[in-house]
Amino acid sequence: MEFRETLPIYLQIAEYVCEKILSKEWKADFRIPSVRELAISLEVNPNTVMRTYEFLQQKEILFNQRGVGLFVSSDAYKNALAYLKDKFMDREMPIFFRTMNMLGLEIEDLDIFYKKYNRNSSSGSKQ
Amino acid sequence: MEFRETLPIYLQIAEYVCEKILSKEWKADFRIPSVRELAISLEVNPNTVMRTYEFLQQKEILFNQRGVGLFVSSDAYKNALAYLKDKFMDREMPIFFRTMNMLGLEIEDLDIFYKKYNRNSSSGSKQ
Amino acid sequence: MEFRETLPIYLQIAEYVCEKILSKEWKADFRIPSVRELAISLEVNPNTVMRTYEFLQQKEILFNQRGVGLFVSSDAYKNALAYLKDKFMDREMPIFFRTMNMLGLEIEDLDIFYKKYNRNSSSGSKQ
Amino acid sequence: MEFRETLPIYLQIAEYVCEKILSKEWKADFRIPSVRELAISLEVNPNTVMRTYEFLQQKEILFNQRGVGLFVSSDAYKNALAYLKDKFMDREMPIFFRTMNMLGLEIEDLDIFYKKYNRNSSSGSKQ
DNA sequence: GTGGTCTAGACCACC
DNA sequence: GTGGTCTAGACCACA
Repeated sequence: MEFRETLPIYLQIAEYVCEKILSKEWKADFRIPSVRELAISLEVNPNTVMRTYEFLQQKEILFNQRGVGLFVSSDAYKNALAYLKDKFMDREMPIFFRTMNMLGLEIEDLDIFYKKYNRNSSSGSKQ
Repeated sequence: MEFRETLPIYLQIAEYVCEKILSKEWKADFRIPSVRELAISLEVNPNTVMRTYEFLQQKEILFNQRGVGLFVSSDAYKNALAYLKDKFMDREMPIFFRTMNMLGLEIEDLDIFYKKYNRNSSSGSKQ
Repeated sequence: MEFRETLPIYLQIAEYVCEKILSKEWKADFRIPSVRELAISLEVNPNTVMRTYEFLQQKEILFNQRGVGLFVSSDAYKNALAYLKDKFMDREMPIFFRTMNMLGLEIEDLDIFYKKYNRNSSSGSKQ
Repeated sequence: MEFRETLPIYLQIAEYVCEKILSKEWKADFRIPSVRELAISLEVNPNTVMRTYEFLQQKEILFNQRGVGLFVSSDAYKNALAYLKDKFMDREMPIFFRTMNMLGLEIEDLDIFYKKYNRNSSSGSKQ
């Protein structure tokens, strides 16, 4: 997996997990890959994955069954959605709109960009 | 001035300066506030303003007349626009659309937020 | 059986066994349930029960008659009491009193909690 | 500083910080020791202190002023109290009372232990 | 096997 | 100087 420079890797992995959950690929009580497995497959340090998993437990998106592994919590969908939504509303949207204003762009101007974006990242969900 | 947590302060100050330039409040050859003046008025560390001014010189938005002060360059408008546009296209838009996809939002859904945003931050200075 | 998160499961099962012994429900030379039986009834991994039984043998609360099963030792009552007492004096009490100090609580303040606690867990087996 | 074996070091350091706050030694807006300073004085790895500070920020007991340092938040007292209280009620009290019951102890029996404890740890707060 | 804690040390952006 | 991220690797208790 490739990572953007703008966001810590462990949070990008958190988004990756949330994507799996929102796409229903990983449902409630699904046992997610172990720290070591995911670390190897994403080519990062196990500590980094650990940090992601810790973060998501705290958000009640994952839960731990001691000695067994980590599982998708029953409220995972709801909580993952809330997490991404908060992030979007509080952090991304204001910056985005602010720049749009300064550039003199209107909502209508986004259409063309949006379509272009979706073309370029059609692989998006799967890795 | 209050700062968002998501962006380095010196870049937020850079945006503040760009805004002045794009709004034609500060035109070519305008002598901008000294590091100290701006630092005091924005309540930040002078080093931080210094960094902003260095950054904008490097982008050829400001230029330094030694011993006199910093001035708005003749290409400032063009360069400020280019800077914001690059930032928008390369960084903000991809992240923004990516999250929109995950949340299942469409462009149309943004309308209401956009309007609300413009209401809340109509002046742009204090918040 | 449900387990608290703060204590290893195998130790919670050890407490469960000690309770049986201290309440005289299981007396000296009583043949206790097999690893498999108890594992099924408590819905845990047999390895976990195994570990409990090893632990209690080491404390001379249980003893093993090879090929037959595990039995309550003749000193079980005394040893179970000693085990719980040590645990209480060395580990639980210092932590407990330390927190009480930080919270500014006095012994008298515990009364109400103690009564409430006893109401909620009067039976002790299922919760 | 010496650490108990029963609790991760980073949480023991969190308690240490909470103690400072509850004892009013560190008040709101007090700048706490830097990660490196505290790591040296407690003889632990900076990462461990980092983890404590992260934990306490998330509990809104500390807040970060970028590039400057970490400070005691205005709600620190309230939040530190809540943190310790929750821990006490949910985790320590049930275990404590359960053992007391098994040992046949009553609240009244604690008095003598409590007095003895306070004698032995009179140095308690200061380190 | 699992998650979790800790150390050591590098590197970074930011103020 | 500050906090923060990441890697590498050791070690642990638990199931």
